[in-house]
Amino acid sequence: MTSALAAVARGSGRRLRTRARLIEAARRIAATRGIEATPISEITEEAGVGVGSFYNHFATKEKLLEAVISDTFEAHGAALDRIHEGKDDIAEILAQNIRLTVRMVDHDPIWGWFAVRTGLYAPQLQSSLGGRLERDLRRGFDAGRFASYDERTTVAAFGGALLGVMRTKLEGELPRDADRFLAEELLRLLGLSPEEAAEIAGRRLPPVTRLIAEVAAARSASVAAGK
Amino acid sequence: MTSALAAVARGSGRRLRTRARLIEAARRIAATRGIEATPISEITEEAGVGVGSFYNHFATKEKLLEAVISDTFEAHGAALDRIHEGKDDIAEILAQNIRLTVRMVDHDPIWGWFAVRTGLYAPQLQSSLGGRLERDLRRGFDAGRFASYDERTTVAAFGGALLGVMRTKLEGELPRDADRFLAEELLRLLGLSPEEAAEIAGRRLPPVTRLIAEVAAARSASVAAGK
DNA sequence: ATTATCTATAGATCTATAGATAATGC
DNA sequence: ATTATCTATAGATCTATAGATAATGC
Repeated sequence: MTSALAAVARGSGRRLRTRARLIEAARRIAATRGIEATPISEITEEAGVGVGSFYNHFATKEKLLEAVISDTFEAHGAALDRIHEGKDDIAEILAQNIRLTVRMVDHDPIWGWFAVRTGLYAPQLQSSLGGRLERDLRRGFDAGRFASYDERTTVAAFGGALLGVMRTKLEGELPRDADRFLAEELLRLLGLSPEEAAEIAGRRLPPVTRLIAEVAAARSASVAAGK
Repeated sequence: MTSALAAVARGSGRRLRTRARLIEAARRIAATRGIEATPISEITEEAGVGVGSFYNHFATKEKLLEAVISDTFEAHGAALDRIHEGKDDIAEILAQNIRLTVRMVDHDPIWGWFAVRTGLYAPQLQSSLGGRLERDLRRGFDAGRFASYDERTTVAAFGGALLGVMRTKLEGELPRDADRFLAEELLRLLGLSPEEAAEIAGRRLPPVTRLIAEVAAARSASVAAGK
């Protein structure tokens, strides 16, 4: 027991790699066909491992899906936090998080479809991304930056709007700068004047490649932490 | 062929009732467990019909799901239209549609969960509810009521925000008047001043029972039309 | 007479495991 | 020596249909 955990913590190659492959394969499948109706054998085939290996890591398909969800959204949230370390204009931080997340969809459609398909009913979203959003909104409100609002309604509306735009973007039906429009609209929603909303939403954005790099870093950090 | 259609148009009892039962059962299951991983035999059991009957109506589970989706959203959209016949303040119409749809969730959680689970990736949503929303937004814009915006981005954001709030409401984590908050926020998003947004979102709302009645009417109308 | 439903089931999957084989770390 | 993976498969489901029974409409 202790030794097994120690082995994982040390980062023992093979076991973790198989697990990571299963998670990756599951994400691809969940993003496209949907995971519920897909047999375990297809997941393991997509992952390039034997069927039996599945059960060395997950008791059921549902457990695997849970793992994919945490893996995906925890890393994303942590990466966004890192990008804004040190900054303090909360309206700008919020706008850029929205924009980067929408743009991520173009760089990694698999990630995007996965987020869209699981986003609305994954309870894990509440704790990871939802929790961060709530924190940011409160910061802006406390700073007198945002109009008075009902906190939980606003979090829900923001999250949903983001997913809705991501989805439509994935279908190629939105302009290149949909991310900027959305950020502008959501800042107006929070009570900023049209002029200020447009200015903040139009500010220079860190490159999405930066986000991708931070996501990768966050993910390997969480693996090293024994998760 | 012609005679079969005629029989349907005449509203021949049994066949239509079985079909309606299958759709109802599928909606309940899709709302709770999810339909993909549920065997057909469980759907027919929930519907109280024999397994073989399923294939008299639908070739696959996916076809059934499609039918449930159109049935649900077409009727809802038509009902909202009827409720506002004759009115012409587009901002008020929009606000009330949002509010009624959010409130519907309390009166019919099965309907709500179904909408939340299928809403984001059902292409049928685009054509029925999405199309109506687009029409209303354009009306408001043409009337000079709304700020300039990117049409498709706004439709996507609105739809998503609505679903996000419905979902959180279903989990019992939102205040009773979340519908009003959301309508107010979305009117601000469209460029209305905070004062005007609050006033319009606070106007007296037709009772949800009216919506429910109109949905029932729309549904039987579409059955009579041979759909 | 015609059309729909029901029960029972053949054949096709799918899940989960046992036992053999390969890789890892001391 | 220990731990993980792989292949093969038993047993449990699930789908889709055939054939018998019941309901409907002329």
